[in-house]
Amino acid sequence: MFCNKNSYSMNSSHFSISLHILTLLDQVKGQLLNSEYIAGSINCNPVLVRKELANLHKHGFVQSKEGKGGGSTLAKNPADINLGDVYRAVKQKSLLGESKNEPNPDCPVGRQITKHLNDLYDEAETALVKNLSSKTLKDFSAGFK
Amino acid sequence: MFCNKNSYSMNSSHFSISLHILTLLDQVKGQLLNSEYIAGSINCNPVLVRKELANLHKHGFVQSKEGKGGGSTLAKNPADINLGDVYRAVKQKSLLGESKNEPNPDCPVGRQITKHLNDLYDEAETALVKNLSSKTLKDFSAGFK
DNA sequence: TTAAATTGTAATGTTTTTTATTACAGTTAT
DNA sequence: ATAACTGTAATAAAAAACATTACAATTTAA
Repeated sequence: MFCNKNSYSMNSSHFSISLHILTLLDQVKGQLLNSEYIAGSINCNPVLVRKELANLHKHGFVQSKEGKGGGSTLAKNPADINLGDVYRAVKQKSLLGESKNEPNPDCPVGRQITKHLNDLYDEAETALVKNLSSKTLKDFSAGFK
Repeated sequence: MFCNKNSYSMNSSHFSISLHILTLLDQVKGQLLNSEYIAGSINCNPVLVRKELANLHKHGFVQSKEGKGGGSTLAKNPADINLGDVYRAVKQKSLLGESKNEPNPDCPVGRQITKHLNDLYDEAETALVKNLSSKTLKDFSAGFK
């Protein structure tokens, strides 16, 4: 009998937080918001917001201004930010799980399953992203009264 | 300034493990497999396998036999098990995250975002499940040589 | 009819991941 | 100059995932 260890890990709150941030920035129409204010709305730590903003900045969604009176604002028109792109910018792990530890290579199923699962997940995720891509930040934000 | 706390939690390895189990059971064509053997292929603890099997049993995918020489086997034809149904049987949390802690109710965005995110996730997840539903366990398992 | 092998499940412990906190250098406004 | 920010690293705490141990109940079969 074979034995070792396996795990398939998952996404977390990055997408929710990023979309929350983008929505806030859209709602204030160009006004700079600082990380403490944003954290107050999300209800999380400001450092987490700044990390999330750093990623959004890296992907061209936001601009930030340092120093007193600084903060962040959208870097593009909200009609040009689609949620599929946000998802891709933000995702760090495979949606349904990525095997970090190895299934048993001495078992025919264990030996091949990682590849088969990845193929399956990639296709499923493509369907999900396609759905998200049909919506823009403008659409999403317009739902808030 | 407002303040509390928020988190959006995620899925884990249930789907991968369940599909691994179902694939093994299909490959051995009705032979009973015990949890230790399955755990050896997945490379995880047998108790985790038994818990996963309990859930698969609850949803009618497998049958188990207790006692010496016991184990599990598929309860349906693999052509009648579709991966969307497995996904639904196995999922415990919202795909993209479910807010457990509360965004700030004093902020217009914080107050409404949970509902809006949930609506968005539901639609996106429906697209994902639809994709998975186009494949059966028989299809998936046939990819293994 | 007893011993062995198994499921089912609970309780507990360990590890990993996520999130919060602290700290501080660098930037900008006043 | 001082205060209010960003950016980022290091550390700590909390939460989640997973493993381990334990054992009652079940079944087989010697």
